[in-house]
Amino acid sequence: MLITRATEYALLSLDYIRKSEYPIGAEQLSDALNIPKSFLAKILQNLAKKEILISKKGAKGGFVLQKEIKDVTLFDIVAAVEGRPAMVFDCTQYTDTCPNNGPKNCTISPFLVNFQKKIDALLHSLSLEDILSE
Amino acid sequence: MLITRATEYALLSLDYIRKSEYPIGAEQLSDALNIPKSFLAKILQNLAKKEILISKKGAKGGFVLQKEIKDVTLFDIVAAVEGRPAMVFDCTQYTDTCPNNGPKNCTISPFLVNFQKKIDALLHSLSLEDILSE
DNA sequence: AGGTAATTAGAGTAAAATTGTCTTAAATTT
DNA sequence: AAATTTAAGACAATTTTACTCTAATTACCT
Repeated sequence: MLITRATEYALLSLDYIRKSEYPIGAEQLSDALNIPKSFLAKILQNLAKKEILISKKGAKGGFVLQKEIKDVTLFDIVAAVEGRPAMVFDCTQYTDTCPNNGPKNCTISPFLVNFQKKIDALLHSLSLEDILSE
Repeated sequence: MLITRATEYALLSLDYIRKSEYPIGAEQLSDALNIPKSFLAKILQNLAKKEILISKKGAKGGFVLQKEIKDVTLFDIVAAVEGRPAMVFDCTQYTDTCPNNGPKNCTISPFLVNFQKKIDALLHSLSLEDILSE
């Protein structure tokens, strides 16, 4: 699975948030979208850290979009929420048990790199505006 | 991660097997590529079940390609090894906890479907021949 | 025909990633 | 000051991935 449930929640949240004039709290979002509150809070925090959302503390606080939806890419959303970009296959984390001792003499490395580039390009080319209807 | 270690092993194995005139046993492959033998055996079994490899039992047995490398697609390899095609995100397995109660009124479903189609097309368009050098 | 080299099948285990919870602290508004 | 809301971090549950083991079966080879 290229993306996780956290990213699904993020996208649904962003769609909800963008339709509101006022900040939306984590609890309100959790109720509206039926997403576990604490889990969702973590996701929103990550989006705020990566400058996709603005978070406002205190009463009447909540989350607001920091940019226009045409200026937020899927790539950035996934990277923010999952802590790293969407990966086809990350062999670098298996360096110790790699049959080829690294990508130098790996038969499939060129394919993997190429595939990854296509995914990256696609995610970079798509904005929130592109994927959200209306 | 779109694909798993099993698919990495499968691709490396297929590259090794295609270079041999004779059947390659699971143990020999395991030694040559430094892949856990029992795990590899399962992977080879799956490739055999899906008619990508021919398996020959008994002494001097092992695995041989069933088709020419130009006729084996990445799509089929991944599906065979992982038991299902490579998925961007499979929300169908979360039907009970879906915020939208299914894809009908899901905001991001069109994007997901579209993205998935691109992945499928890419994997269908690539053969073993395309990704293996020489 | 018998021995052996191999795959097949299936249950089971271990480790890692994902998903989710809880509690406490910090900030903001009223 | 009180109420509300995010922030942070540790922790627990669940699921997936990665891998193992044992026993059975099949087929080659002498």
